Amino acid sequence: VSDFRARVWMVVKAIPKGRVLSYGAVAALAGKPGAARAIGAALSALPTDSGVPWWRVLSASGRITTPRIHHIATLQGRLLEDEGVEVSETGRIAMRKHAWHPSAETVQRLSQTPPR
DNA sequence: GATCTGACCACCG
DNA sequence: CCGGTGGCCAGAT
Repeated sequence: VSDFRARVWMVVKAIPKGRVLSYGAVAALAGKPGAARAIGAALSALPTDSGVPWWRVLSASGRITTPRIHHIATLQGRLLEDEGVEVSETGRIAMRKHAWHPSAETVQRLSQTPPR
């Protein structure tokens, strides 16, 4: 697996239960600000039972943008509600209220820990 | 190396 | 609150 994807998964794994992050935010924490689009691809390439909480990653507008045709969007909404994140019927989440704001120490640790 | 593809994003009308 | 646009990026062809 590429270092990039390994870092992305590491960052997503660090998101606490009940909190969410935008694709762009994950990209920034992974050391690749601007690579938001590549985050989605990295998560879609995730094997089943990877242990990576991919459902805690949403669009910057607080919308669930996972493919509805494959029922992924529905699953994501359910998983989020299961851990206390409010999701409207149209799949909207209040980022202001549920976004994760990692401490400076955590940000530093994520940037220094080599990908695995 | 050139092209094409998205689970993106900020901006504009 | 849409809907379109141009820009950006890692991967797969």
